Amino acid sequence: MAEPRWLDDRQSRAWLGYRRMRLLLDAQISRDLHRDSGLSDADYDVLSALTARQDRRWRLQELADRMLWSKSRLSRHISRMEERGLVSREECATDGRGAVIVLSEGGWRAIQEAAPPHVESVRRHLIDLLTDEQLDALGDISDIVLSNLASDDA
Amino acid sequence: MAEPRWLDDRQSRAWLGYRRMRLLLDAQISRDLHRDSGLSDADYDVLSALTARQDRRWRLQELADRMLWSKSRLSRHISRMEERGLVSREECATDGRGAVIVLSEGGWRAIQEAAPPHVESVRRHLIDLLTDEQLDALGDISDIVLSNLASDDA
DNA sequence: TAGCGCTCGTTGACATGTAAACCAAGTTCG
DNA sequence: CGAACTTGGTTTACATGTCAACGAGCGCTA
Repeated sequence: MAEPRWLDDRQSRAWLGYRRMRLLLDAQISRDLHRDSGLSDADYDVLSALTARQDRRWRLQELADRMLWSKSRLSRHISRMEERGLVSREECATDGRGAVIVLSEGGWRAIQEAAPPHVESVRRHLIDLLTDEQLDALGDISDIVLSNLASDDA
Repeated sequence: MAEPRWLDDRQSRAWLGYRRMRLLLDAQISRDLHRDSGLSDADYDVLSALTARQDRRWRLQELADRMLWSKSRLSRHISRMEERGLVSREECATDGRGAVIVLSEGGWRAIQEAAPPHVESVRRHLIDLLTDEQLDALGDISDIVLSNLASDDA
């Protein structure tokens, strides 16, 4: 490889800033979530995905795809959430191999209670700190990066 | 709690975009790093921190503070890196309890070889996709979020 | 319809993170 | 000085993630 194109000051500030923000912001929001509702990030994401469906149920594989998780990760996590009464497994009527993940009554209550303080936390640590222009810039950047990654895959 | 202040479209786009970008971008850059040089993100961060010092050595606690890692995490990670010949431990001359982490010759070579393709990966998936204005916006956002978190602590 | 290959979900073996207990070495203060 | 407290690092117990192998069921095709 020829002399690498190192990052200049502006680029370096953006990259290091992003990395450190990611490290600290996510940790803080996770801590808030866990303190306020006893849920982990992963728990919250699973419960959110389940409520996004009217019948509050997903096939395991579909849910894993949507969340960009491995099947194995989701299967293990569902087992733990099942023990805590947040979700349950049912057999799939149309596929003997299938597992259907269902939001339980307890899971519904948990996400209902967790959501308001979680939104407040996200606002306090990120959203309410930014101008509309900055929010748009963050949305734009995410779109650009994500569509670039998607085109890599193809 | 009164009716929560849910996120509007602009805010929601920024937040969900950030979350998904973080998930996919970091995974991709980690994969590239591991494929190109056999190092994990954590390995790379430790080696980078060590090279930032002229004498290429840090007290364990100081290094943990700088990286925002727990002592226990760093201690374990150093043990694994030690087995691979990337770093070594030395006793501390001024504090009998202390451990000094030293970059080894192998670690120096590893980071030298890893850095150029890593920078390319960061450029390809993030930096080179953005305009100067977007880079500045990302830097600004990070600064705002980080200084807000710092003031929370105080 | 029998066989073969693929998919679905689970699991075993292992990598890595956290929280808390622990030991040893410093430090403070009567 | 010396007991009590603090600090630095390691370790134990456990939580959670990955990869690869597995068993069971689906479905194409000969």
